[in-house]
Amino acid sequence: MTSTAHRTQAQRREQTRTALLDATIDCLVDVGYARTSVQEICARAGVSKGAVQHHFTAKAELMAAAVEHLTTKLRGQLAASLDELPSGGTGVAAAIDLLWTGYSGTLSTAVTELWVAARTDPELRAAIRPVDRALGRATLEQVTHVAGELPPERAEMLFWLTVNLTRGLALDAELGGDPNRRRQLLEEWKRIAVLLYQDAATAPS
Amino acid sequence: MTSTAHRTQAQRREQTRTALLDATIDCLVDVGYARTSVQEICARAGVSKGAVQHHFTAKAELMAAAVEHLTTKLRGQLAASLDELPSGGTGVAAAIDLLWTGYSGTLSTAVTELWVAARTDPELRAAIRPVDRALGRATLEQVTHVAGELPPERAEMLFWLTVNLTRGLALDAELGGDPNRRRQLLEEWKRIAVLLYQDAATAPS
DNA sequence: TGGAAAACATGACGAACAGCATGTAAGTTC
DNA sequence: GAACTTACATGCTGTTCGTCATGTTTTCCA
Repeated sequence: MTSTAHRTQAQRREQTRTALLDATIDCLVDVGYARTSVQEICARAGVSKGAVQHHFTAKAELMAAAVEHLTTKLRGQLAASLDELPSGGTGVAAAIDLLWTGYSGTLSTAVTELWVAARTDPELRAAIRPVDRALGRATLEQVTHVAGELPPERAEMLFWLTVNLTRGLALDAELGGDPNRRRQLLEEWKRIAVLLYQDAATAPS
Repeated sequence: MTSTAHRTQAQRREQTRTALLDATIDCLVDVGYARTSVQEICARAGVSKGAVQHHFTAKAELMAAAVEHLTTKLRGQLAASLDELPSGGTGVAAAIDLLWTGYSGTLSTAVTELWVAARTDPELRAAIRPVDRALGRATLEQVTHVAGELPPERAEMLFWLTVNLTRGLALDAELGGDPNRRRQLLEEWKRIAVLLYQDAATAPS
């Protein structure tokens, strides 16, 4: 825990700000977007409503900031493990595993809450889109160099297919679908991906 | 429009009930779960709050009923077109198209709203799970006979992979992702599925 | 060291919500 | 056709929400 004595203004500001954003994410994960109130966030962050008022003019702005905070975290989490992937078929399988763990974790759960909420909230939507696109492209960037000799467009296809499949599986997990089936599906998809990878690498179109 | 004169009690009941459930779905699609209030539903259904009180003891019960109403509709929508699918490779591609249109429509949008909300709402969750599982199995049932000579377990894999991929893509569509990319991904997946289908049909493991 | 400014706390206000209690109209039963 | 039941409407209540106006503490700077 960071000490509370003799903090500079910038430190104080940053500290409560991240506390608020982290608390917001916690709320999204624990109680969902619909029940995420400013009061609840404040309670979890250990600050008053006046604080959030001082940092963010409206609740929507808090959410928008939370989106960026969230994707930044997710990005860091993915980047750490994606960097050191082996190349080739086993690398593809490992990358899929990483994408799955990344998109099925608590961070992605919070993102999903915000996504669904953003569908009917133009303001939130405007905040999410650029950040999410940036995350996708950055991740793709790191993933592509795993599939070395694969044609870039096919590697990109594989990536986006995996991301979307993973998100669908994450949704299934949220509702309490059978974990065994998800595991099987993921294993099957890895087999397919490796197969495709080899096909495309040995006999490109 | 059904006449309002001389309705039997059962007719009245059924009529306002479906009006309420349809209005609930409309609300979910238009404003999202978070902003779906009983008042809004009543306004759209053209009834009073007392009516919903009479039919459903609590808001959660309304939502639960809406889930069933929703999946029943979705089921009917899918069943109508799945019944007359050709068998073989072209049938697989057609089936994937159908699953996509089914899971990317407004009905599925409403389902997603409820799904995500249900994650943090045990009551709603308990209502959704059985209905959703039934929908999945019924759809699988209808799909399997498309892939005639394919081993059942592999057909099931293909089905669930498609469903989860489709749901991920639907989520992407909700946020306003690139429609072109979605089309490409779906086409690619169809190619892959047909390829796998042929592989498994000609040289089963 | 004192005052300015930033960071944060407290309390209050109007709006919207879900649930309920009560009233009214339409259909049923005999 | 009159008692009865079901279906629905209206208005109220307590609560919770987001926002704001105002007070208090902490840091900064000269």
